[in-house]
Amino acid sequence: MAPLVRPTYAVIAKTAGVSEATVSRVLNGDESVHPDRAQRVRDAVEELGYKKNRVASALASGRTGLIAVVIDDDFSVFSDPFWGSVTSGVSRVLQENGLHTVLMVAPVGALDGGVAHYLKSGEVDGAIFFVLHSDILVNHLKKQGLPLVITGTPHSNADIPFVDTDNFGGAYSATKHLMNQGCKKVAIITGDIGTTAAKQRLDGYLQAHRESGHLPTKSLICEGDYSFESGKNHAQRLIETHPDVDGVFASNDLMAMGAITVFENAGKSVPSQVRVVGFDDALIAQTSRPSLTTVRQDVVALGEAAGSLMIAQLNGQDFEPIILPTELVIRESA
Amino acid sequence: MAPLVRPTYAVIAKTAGVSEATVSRVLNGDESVHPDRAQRVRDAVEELGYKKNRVASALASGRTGLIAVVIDDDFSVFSDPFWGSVTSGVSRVLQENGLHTVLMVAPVGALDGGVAHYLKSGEVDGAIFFVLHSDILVNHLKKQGLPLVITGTPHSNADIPFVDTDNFGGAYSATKHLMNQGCKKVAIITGDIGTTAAKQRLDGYLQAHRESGHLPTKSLICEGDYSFESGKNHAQRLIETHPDVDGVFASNDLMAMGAITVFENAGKSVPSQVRVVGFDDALIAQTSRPSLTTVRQDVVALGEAAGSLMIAQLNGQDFEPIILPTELVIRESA
DNA sequence: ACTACCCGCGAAACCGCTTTCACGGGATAA
DNA sequence: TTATCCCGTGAAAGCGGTTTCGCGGGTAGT
Repeated sequence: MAPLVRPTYAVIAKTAGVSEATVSRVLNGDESVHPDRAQRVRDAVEELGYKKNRVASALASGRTGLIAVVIDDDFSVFSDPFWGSVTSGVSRVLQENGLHTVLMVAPVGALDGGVAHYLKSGEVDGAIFFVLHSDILVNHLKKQGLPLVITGTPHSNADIPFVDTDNFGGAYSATKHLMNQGCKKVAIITGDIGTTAAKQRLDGYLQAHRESGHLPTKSLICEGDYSFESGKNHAQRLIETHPDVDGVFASNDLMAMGAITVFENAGKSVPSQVRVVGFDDALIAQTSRPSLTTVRQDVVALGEAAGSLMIAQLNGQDFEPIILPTELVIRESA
Repeated sequence: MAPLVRPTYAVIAKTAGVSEATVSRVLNGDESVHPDRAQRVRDAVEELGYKKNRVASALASGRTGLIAVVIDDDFSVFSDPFWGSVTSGVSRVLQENGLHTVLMVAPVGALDGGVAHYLKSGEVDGAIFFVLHSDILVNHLKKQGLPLVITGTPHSNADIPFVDTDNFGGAYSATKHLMNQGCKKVAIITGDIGTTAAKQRLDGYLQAHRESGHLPTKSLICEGDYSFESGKNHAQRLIETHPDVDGVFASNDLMAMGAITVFENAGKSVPSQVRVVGFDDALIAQTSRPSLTTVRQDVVALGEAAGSLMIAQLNGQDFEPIILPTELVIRESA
């Protein structure tokens, strides 16, 4: 059926009776070829079942059609469905634009690690970073002219195109919601405070308090790390230090679940005695009992936005940072 | 710091005082170069900060160092942390072997779709398939000589290297466990029966019954689709048609959670009145209340096995299908 | 001492596509 | 009519490595 050795331009050119240059023009959408000859080329391509060799094409043109998605961490991060969804969004947008996604999961740290090496080897046309722990590599690559997008707000350099969720706004409305429900003493369990997202969510929580006129005690601010365990630990601590806590905003759903587990086990029923709000609207928010009131962020959209920003850059179009809105999803826990 | 235009073999060769052929030999580990000259080359590489252009290398050698990971479905599948973890495993193994992962998520269906096109364009050295709905494309690619690995048991052709979890054994031990706990009437909620995994799990369930001497009524076998909703729906139906059901084996944790939710809401407490066992040992199995007794499959190991099988093929080594063992994790629900 | 090998190494072809450059001829302007 | 442009097109020079082929000299065999 399909020939064992794939045909090349030479073959197409010969059967179509044109030069290789013309074949290239037709296949790359150059309008300047006479319609008749163009059609002859397309016929030949069809007849021979020709598929362009992307590697040769990449070498000659300098464009590989590959975009790296870099997760600056160990592999555990990727087990979080969050990044799977974001990756889906990125991948879909890129695919629609004829690009492909190269996945790299590794601690990025240095400028000379494997990831850095690869990104500089000319094999990708751009890179999208998730979970960035430092801006060093990014700034370095930017200087080399590699198109970049990062998800999450950058630590330092505002010059890098980024997409992010409205962490501040989401946290603000979550906290506000708890207060509106009558909570007098609202604690927060933050995410890994080394991430900008965790800081922004903390700010939103503080802002809501500021507006209400009384700032929370320092001990109501619990520094978690996004893990189920840290949600449990901090809830336990809160029960001991602040028995009258009646509201908790957790920086993600997993910690919220951890907290709820501890509260319920301690005889504090949710939401009648303690109200809990999470962040993300992950699957567990819907499946848990009680179901979780949470701040939804559209993770697939986040990925799509990152992909679009990359496309825009590659096309030399204008672009600016994208901040996606959040939505408070009210369920049973608050 | 780093030069703006990256050096090529020509430059390395000149500064090292050797030919480009020798540079290539050194950089590809050819032993036949005199140690002194080899060292000169390495020095030049170091001094000039040389990074090999992988695209040019790929064109000349025919090897791109890229392995496609194909998820034959829409993007929703990838939001399941299951595949994220498998992908992690694959990616790690490949990275250790100097290869990179190209992620493709799309319905594969036809032989002439975008995915098929890409896989045939010579840009990848091999392909690993997840969630295969048909063997057509795979058989086609195999004929073209592309190294392949599929996760899950193939539908037809046993000739394709694959990795899978011991679905049969896992389901068997889950069902056996329920019986040992005293359950007299054990139902199953299967996964999408179009998948081989769902069939194998059903077989394991049936085998346990066969050995116990009484086969389950047909109506105890509920055909689900791995979704939370289908777990809920079938549990509801079971409550109505078989009020005396005292054990349920669900083909994944999500459906198990759905079933538990319905049972508890209906006043049937888990595990005292109905025992429920899931499959996967996903995160929710640990975080739910009651925590879920389930069949653990090591998904990262699954990915690693797939990666290893690919490496073995590329190296021309022997290989055979890998079946990974499962482990029953006993928690509160059964 | 002479032929037969072997080994390290460089010249050059090659991988398949892109892109520059210049040419021939028809159209337009003077 | 002649000079000037413009346009479609092909020849050919890359892109940056890899690999074959054969040369020169040293070693071994007789």
